[in-house]
Amino acid sequence: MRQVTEKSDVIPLLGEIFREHGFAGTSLSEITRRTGLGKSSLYHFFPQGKQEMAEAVLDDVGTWFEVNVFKPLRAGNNPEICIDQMFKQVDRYFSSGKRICLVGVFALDDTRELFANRINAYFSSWIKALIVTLKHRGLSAKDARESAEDVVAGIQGALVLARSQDNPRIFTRTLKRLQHRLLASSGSGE
Amino acid sequence: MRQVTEKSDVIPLLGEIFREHGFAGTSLSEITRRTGLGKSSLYHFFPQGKQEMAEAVLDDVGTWFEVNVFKPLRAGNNPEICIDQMFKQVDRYFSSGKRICLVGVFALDDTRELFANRINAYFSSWIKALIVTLKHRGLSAKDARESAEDVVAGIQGALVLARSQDNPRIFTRTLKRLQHRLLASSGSGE
DNA sequence: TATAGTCTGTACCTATTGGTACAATGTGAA
DNA sequence: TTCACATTGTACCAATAGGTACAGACTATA
Repeated sequence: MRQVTEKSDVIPLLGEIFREHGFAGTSLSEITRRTGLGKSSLYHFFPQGKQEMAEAVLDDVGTWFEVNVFKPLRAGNNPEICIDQMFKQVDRYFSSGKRICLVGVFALDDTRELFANRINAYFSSWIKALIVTLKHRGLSAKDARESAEDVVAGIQGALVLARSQDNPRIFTRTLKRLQHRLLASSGSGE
Repeated sequence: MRQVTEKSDVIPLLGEIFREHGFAGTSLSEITRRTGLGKSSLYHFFPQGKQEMAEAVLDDVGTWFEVNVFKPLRAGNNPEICIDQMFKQVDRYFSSGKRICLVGVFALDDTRELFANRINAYFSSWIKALIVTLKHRGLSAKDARESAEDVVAGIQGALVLARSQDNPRIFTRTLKRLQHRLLASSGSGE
């Protein structure tokens, strides 16, 4: 039977699977089960197998953040609105703490070595984009970098913490705190 | 041949292996290779296999933090010294950002379900112990919890970030920043 | 030195792993 | 209708997974 599945439909599914099980913990049989695609179809779409599937997912995630988070941060002209939008999108993307960060999952164990460039780029793009906004707001280069790292690390840590306690609210209140702190650290404060 | 290896010698090795590969990514053959113990010895020490090995490691980590971090936080009478000691021990434990958090690794993917209690306890003990110190320093219950969560999340996030960029210094400067912020947020500030 | 208990090497097991071969079926454009 | 191409099902593969069985070799104690 012919499926009308497109490659672009499969990638989000793959994302959720890798999120749940990690890269090493995701088996092809799980993938076939969850996507409904047989191995032959999967290897038709992704000739390099599991590795290529994960790359496609990382690219997909990277594009989403580029469009919805990084670009607005760089291009916006009102820093406060940029920051507010960033936190709104982040809260949405991570389902208010019920979803975790695929890039973070891959970053921790030796999976990182397989996707080092993409993992590095994801976080550094985020930090750099946020730095643009913060400089635009009057922070020095050093302070902007510190704050940006602080926020991105805080978000990642909140995801770990929320999941460890099985309590998404830890995530949402951390987001609130981070945003508040960012808006408080204007040129006037320090 | 008889090895003079004790179970207590093996556990730290297991810890490093799980750290590198995650739970699912760690194979028994890798374990035998790295520990120098055959399967028979491993199953003698850990009759329940890989799961029991990971539990032993988590208990070992938990005990280390209990002794070197949590108890001092709860028992010390000078909050500033307690906090300073905590950051020193944390920096030491994570080798100034070159090592990652095993509990964090297990927390993210579905490995969490196998060790939910221990993972939950690790982070909640940490937060609770830090709350004790912060209250002792004059913070309200609410502020103490917020700050404690902020610090623990910040540390976890910094580990993710440092590893993603292959740059341990991100970790050390985040520690500095977190400590500075904690000492700044005395009863006077807010 | 006998013995009970601790440890280890060898061999083996079944299930699953990621991946391939290939024929067959569907599809859109000419 | 033909034909090129995209997609899929079935069958297969060697390698590895986690785990077990068991005999033998050590070692402490009495």
